Amino acid sequence: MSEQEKQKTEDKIMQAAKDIFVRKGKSGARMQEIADKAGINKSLLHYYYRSKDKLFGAVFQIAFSNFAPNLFKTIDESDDIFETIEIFISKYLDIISKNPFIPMFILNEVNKKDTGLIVRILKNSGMNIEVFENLVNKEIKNGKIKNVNPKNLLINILALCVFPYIGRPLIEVMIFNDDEIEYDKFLEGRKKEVTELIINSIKI
Amino acid sequence: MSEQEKQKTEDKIMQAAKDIFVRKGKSGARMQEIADKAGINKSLLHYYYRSKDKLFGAVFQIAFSNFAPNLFKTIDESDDIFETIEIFISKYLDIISKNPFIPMFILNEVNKKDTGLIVRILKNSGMNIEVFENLVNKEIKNGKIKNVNPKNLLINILALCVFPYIGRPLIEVMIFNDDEIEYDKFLEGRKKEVTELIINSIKI
DNA sequence: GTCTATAAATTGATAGAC
DNA sequence: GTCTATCAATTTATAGAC
Repeated sequence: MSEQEKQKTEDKIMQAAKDIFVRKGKSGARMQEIADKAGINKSLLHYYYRSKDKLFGAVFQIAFSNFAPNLFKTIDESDDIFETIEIFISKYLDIISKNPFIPMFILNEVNKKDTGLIVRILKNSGMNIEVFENLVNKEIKNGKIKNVNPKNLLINILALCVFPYIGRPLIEVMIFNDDEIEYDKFLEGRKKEVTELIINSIKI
Repeated sequence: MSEQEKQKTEDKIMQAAKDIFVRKGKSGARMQEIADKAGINKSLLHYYYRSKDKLFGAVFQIAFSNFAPNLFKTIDESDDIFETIEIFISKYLDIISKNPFIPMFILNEVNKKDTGLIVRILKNSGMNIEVFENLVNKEIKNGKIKNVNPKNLLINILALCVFPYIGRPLIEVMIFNDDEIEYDKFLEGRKKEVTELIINSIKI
């Protein structure tokens, strides 16, 4: 069998595994269900990945690396804090809206921390906060923004972006009367809402 | 056996079940582990609650009802929007900091929605958003605050309060260099931070 | 590489003695 | 009410044929 067709099978496995793991979590997922979704035999899963743990690790690795890194790359490109934040929020919300269930998946599994692997993945993510902190501190000294705490600022941004997605089933029922069309509209307006709120909180 | 001692056993079960379910989720939890933690036999679990599903339902019900309702009761007590928001944030953060793992537990299980029971619990929670929306709209008409969207405002508040707790393992590693003492300090300053940010976003 | 068959371990649930 | 013993079903993982 050609290298290309092998790649095909491995891709199908990864896609299926990601779907199932994201929806049901590591402990809720079943190898049989993943095999069915990939259209292959269950034994083949163990041929490619030796165990459920290994397969999960691969899925988590990919899911996380699509989220965390590259996010701060925009920061060196600009040295204007307002522009930086605007781009950051825009890019981050774009990623999330294209993968709305990944944040919940990551947060849930990280909170369980039943795999030593996960902490290792986090630390090797290459995400660098210092660039952001330095920029914020510089702009404070320059008198361009209020004297805000950079960590608080970053966490506020993340919170406002992520929460509407991880809390969707709850918020949709309790605040939007189960109206998902209305909720989609709400999500669309979110980029503007978050940007204005954050900018407004730092400008003098 | 006296009614009081029976209550004792049921309490031990509920406490143990809550601990395990919250840490491992419904699918990750094991009846054996719950029984061990409660210091009783596994069969006794089935005697009190007929199945794992039923036991989980009871735990979720209690966990959720400690969170959602009563939160909006402060709202009628005051008709000043600034005071209302301040009290709301303060009360909400107090509840969360005393039960830091419950939000993640609830959000995770609600996102899985593998029990029809959960949606029913949400709808019967008696949480009433309208009181809050009415107050906000009134204050807008009175010219006391900006023309903000009440739903957005409420979700912003919830996001800023909850996220530092559900994201803790991630944020602590990636932003606080694994320093949990520093993170606890950060959490302590959160009430002031959130209140100021929100108030600042609505005041004219 | 991919499949069938099956082992080996786990786990939710029940029967029945006390 | 509480326990011991055990069932029945599920589920991860492996052995071996093709």
